[in-house]
Amino acid sequence: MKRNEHHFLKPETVENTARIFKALADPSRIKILYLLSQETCSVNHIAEMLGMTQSAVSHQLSLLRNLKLVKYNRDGNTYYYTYNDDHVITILNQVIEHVACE
Amino acid sequence: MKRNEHHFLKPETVENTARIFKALADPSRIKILYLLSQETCSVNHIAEMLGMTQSAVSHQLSLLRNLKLVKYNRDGNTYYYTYNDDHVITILNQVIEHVACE
DNA sequence: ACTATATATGAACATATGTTCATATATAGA
DNA sequence: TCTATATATGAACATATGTTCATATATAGT
Repeated sequence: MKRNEHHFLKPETVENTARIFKALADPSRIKILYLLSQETCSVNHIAEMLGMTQSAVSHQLSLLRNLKLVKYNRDGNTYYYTYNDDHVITILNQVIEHVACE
Repeated sequence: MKRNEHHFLKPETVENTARIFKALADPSRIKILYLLSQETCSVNHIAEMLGMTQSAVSHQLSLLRNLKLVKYNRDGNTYYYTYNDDHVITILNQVIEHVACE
């Protein structure tokens, strides 16, 4: 095939695609999102469940928040986080199943 | 939910999942895989199409090869690379569509 | 107002990652 | 055997990334 016979992705599309995969490319974030796929959780609850420090969890939630992959509802001092992108959760589960059955 | 009411992923599953997403978390590799999803390509062809050096392409193919996401057939001096994991290609296309329609 | 609690955030640090450059390897052709 | 071609690979480098530590912010209870 020659150059103009290929379909090329727009640079913007490539960057945005990489951004999504980068968000999922870390064990801590995978565990956080998998947990949130089962239940809305406070920051401390996530930290306890996953054996992470509060700070580490908060930094990762900040990243996921910026990508709009999670959102939160505040109740007093407590922030309850929820996933915010069904499609990304679906893709996460697909890959988990993909690697689990091999 | 309490600890034992959650489903937890095995550490191995988390690691393998992260490995797949890491492979897809780079613009160069996204472009390479997207190109290979359309056509079997030699290393030089990939480099020319994507405006990358031969060395950079080769390093990335080496990484994708180790993860068994691509394979190659050799013909003399030329290595023809093909994708080797339909499921991963499907997931790549899903995310591309996901980010394209927003 | 004071204290405790929950979370966010910035700086610093170590590690991982992607590219480049130089070079090695291997095959084909003369 | 000499040369050209195609690819792989190691070292070096700059940048990105994830955690920790210290601290800031904000709310609730007394």
